[in-house]
Amino acid sequence: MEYSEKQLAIINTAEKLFSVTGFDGTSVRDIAREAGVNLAMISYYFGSKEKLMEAVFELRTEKIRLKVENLLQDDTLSNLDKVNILIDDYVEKFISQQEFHKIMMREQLIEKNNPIAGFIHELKKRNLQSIKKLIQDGQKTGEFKKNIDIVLMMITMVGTVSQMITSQRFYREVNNLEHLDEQEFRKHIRKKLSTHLKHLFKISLTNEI
Amino acid sequence: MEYSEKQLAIINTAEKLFSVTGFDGTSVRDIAREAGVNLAMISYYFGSKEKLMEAVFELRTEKIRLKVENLLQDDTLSNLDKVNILIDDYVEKFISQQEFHKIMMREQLIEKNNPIAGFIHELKKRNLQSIKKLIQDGQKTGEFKKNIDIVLMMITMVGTVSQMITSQRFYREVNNLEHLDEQEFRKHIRKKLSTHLKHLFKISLTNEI
DNA sequence: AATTTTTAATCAAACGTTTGTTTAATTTTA
DNA sequence: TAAAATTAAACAAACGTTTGATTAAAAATT
Repeated sequence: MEYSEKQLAIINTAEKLFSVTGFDGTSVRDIAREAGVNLAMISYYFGSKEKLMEAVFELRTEKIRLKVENLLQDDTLSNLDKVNILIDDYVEKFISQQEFHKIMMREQLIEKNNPIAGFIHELKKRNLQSIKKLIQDGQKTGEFKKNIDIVLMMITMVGTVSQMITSQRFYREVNNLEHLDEQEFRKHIRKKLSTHLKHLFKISLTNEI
Repeated sequence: MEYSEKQLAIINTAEKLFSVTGFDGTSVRDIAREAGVNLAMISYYFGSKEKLMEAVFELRTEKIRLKVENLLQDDTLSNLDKVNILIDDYVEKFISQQEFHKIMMREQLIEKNNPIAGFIHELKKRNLQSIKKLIQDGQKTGEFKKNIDIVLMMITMVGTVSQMITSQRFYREVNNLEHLDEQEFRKHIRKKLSTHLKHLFKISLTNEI
């Protein structure tokens, strides 16, 4: 799908407002005002508020698909290297796109079966398959130990990064990092999370410290 | 605060509906209908929808306060034992009160400064102080290594449990656990999470495996 | 090249619902 | 019988969406 400048303005504004005040907490009038377009243009372009949300999702997830497949086939890297690259990649995406990921977190809390929930479910499944393959490769070569609960490890990774985003203000306060600007702070937590998760994964996968 | 049976019905229903459809996604009419009370009773008893939410929070958090202080002073236990007990305690609370915790997760995603956000902030601070004390005790006795990022460990613990709740349907599906009823399944993930987190904490705190 | 027709974009206004809250009357309880 | 609880009805405000008129640009016809 190709979007005009004005359509993109609506999508970007919607993403921002949805992430701050939630889907139900954001009115189409809020979006129209902030995006500088007429109220009717939202229905005109996207059909409905719901469909606008879907447009946000499709736009933000379309670029995520690649990368992993190529990485899996690269035989110049050890499997632990690959795991580390995936962690870096995941943390980077999550932190730099945190507005969108806040929307994701909220949507996952809704239990009813909406198109978005299905979307996220598929995304998770695909990710799990890739990681599973990677871990199993490492187990065959003896790099990784047996009896690894991959799903639980994924939950720890996703959960840790999500929780950092959720409580970043708290983290900032207790670590006296208020002097950093937003960009520096994001860089800081990205580095912290990467190191922390790589360490956790290494000891969980390999028995080594 | 003491509540009548009818008031508790309202609070419990509100908790359930807020957790499933969110605060903005739940109307006071929904709550009244499901709780079997007249619409006006909500304003009559609680003043407003917002205040009803606060009542849910106060009721659900009033019992959490104790426990930790007593545990810290117990000198028949090693510090690692205490950490493990805290993990068990935390996981148990989170899983058995997951409706309420879903509300907590959602509220933390809202950036505006509401009374609830302040409430959660204080709760986190208190928890962190207790854990910090505990870890430092362990470091003095040589049980735990130096240079532990306690906040990051807390984020991993809270994040892992939160993420498990968020994606429990996914976890259930990929592990073929559909045959378990709700109670059995909760018990299952409680056990899984406890073991997993204790393992992560042990290796992160002690250098041992 | 000039004119007409068609399509797309934009807008203010209005639509019918639903929202949270309040009122005023009535019933129940102490 | 005074206070508390309960009710149906009403309130204004906000909601997502649609309408019909207007403008601008593009395409088709003469």
